[in-house]
Amino acid sequence: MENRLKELNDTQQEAVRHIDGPLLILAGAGSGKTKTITTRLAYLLDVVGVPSSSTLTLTFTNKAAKEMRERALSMISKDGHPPLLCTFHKFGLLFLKFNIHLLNRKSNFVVIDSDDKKRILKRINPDLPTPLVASEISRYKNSLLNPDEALQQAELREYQKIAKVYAEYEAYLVENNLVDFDDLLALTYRLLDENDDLCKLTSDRYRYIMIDEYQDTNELQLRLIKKLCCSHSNICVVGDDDQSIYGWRGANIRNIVEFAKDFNDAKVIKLEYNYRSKAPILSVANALIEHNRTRVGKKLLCTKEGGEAVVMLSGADESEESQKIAFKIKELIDSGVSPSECAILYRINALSRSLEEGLNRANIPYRLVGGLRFYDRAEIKDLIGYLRVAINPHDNYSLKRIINRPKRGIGKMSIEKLELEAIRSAKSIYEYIKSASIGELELLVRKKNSQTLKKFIKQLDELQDASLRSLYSLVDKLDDLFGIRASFEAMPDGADRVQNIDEFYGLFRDFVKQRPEATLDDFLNEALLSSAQDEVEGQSIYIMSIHASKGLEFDHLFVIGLEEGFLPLVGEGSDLEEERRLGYVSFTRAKETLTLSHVQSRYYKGRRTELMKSRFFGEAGLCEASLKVEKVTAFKKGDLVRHKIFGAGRVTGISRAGREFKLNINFGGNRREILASFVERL
DNA sequence: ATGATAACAGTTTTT
DNA sequence: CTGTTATCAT
Repeated sequence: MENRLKELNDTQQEAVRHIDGPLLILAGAGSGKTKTITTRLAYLLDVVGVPSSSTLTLTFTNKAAKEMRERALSMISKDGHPPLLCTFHKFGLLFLKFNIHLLNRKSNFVVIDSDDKKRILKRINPDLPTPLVASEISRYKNSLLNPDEALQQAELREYQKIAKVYAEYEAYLVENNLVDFDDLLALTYRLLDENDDLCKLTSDRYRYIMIDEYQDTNELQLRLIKKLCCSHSNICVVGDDDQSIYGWRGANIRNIVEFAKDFNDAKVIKLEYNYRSKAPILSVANALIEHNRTRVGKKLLCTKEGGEAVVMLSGADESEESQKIAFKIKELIDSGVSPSECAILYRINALSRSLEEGLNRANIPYRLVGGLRFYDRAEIKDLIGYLRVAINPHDNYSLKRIINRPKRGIGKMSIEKLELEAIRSAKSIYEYIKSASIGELELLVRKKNSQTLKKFIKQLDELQDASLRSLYSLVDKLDDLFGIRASFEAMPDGADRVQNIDEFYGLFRDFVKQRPEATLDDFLNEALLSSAQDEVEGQSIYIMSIHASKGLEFDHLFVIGLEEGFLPLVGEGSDLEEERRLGYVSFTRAKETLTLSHVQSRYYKGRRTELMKSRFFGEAGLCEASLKVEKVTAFKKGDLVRHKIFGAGRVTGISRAGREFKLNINFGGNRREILASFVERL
């Protein structure tokens, strides 16, 4: 352990040795953050002698939790109970399993995902836009507003409607013993807030708390953390204000910037030595982020002198851009660079298409990171639905999902009727079908369907039996009984789905083998809360969004689409400082070389749009800070342009506004001054 | 009950 | 230009 400490620099060691009282570790990109906090955890356990059961370390992703666990455990000598190191949501889940009875709810609740949530919301009110309703409800829960409070707060009629849907949604969840992702934290907070004894007990239990990626926490998480350390103040948080890129989903950069205000006598340690990138990359990243005002303020200090200058690549359009990049990557690979050390990043996923075409043309294998996650795929959710029903046949929600999958001819109408009838007789749907006679069923659904339903229930019973006997062969039984795999095999484009199903079966068997003591419920909860990010090494380069790249590093990095409107991305709710942080996060992924590209025009949403080079080039010191004449050429007097709100108009004048351009536009007699980035040329 | 066409929207994403 | 969902015939 002492040897491990010596591997750290002075500030990192200082962070490890700070034991009691609030500590903020501001860890710049590539500054050895994970190494520092995993060493700190190991130090707490091994040197200070804190019992592992007294520590709690929270992360945002399973991947981070896994990595930290492995690294911390490799450092400590003694074996015993491993420390609790998990995601916020997993912690919430565990906590609720033990304590939700205090809210008069049963501990066998089912966690629903955001798709389930939307389906429920649409059923409650199909006329409102479900994505908006879903995100508003999420906002309410994360601001700890109950439906009544949300209603009071709502001024617009539309929002009053949403608050009412919220109330019905909550009632539905309680009625069906469901819990959504936000509840895992919100209900945990509520329990701690309403039960002082429980709060004290919990805080006493976890005397040393660490939080990873603190810049991504939201209001609710902050309040939860405060509850968790109500009986002590041994709270160590790690993060980087300059890498806060989740503001749009509620993360509040204020939490990290004002940490010292929230926790008295907080110590702040800045890790500023960067061990990742060559000097030119750091100076570009530093120069860019200095333009932000809301930040604690720190600089990345160089430990790797030398290195090639950051390259700016220009192209006429997206196909030239991808062609040029493909060419450069080919050169790198030919010179012996491993493809997996190359990555291309973009601000929005829509830009991946042209890139993929270019890479395919150049025969460069690539791996697209992100996209639809494994457990979000329809076929996998079907399987999960079956397993849930095997655990609890009264789970109406899951039963409804699988009752017609694969297709058995049970349609929406039949399901609705069955549910209604079940409610009328105070039974679950399963119970109702089981107890009803064929004659009764035939009154509701067609003759053929009543037979189908009876058979279906019988099969479910068999499945449940099998689940009680042996978990290992459960998936075989599942497939034998319901022919799920075969149903996808019969579909013309079902090959991928069959592959996914096989993978799921494999994962399930592995899980049972590795954890023979675990229950089916354990498996399902783990599946739902995991993102199944397969870490692959190999002969492919990586392409992904900037968000998806956080925490990763590559020898040779390309960032495309550095144009006004794409990076920075403008639109309602956009925040230039967050865009700048996105630039910063993307640049700091690079170890050896960094190439930034922009194009003069790009196809997007079926339109070709003229684009100006991103202001970030100037801010990063990569070209003249003042805008040159060539940049104006995107617009000239007399151009026809379109604005999102005002529609089509004609440019009558051009003027400067700081680093931006202002256009005088005549929208059919209505003259306005508008920033050039808010219009597009027709 | 299910398949075909029309209308529509269209950052970033984890749990 | 895409992919997704609502609606309409069959």
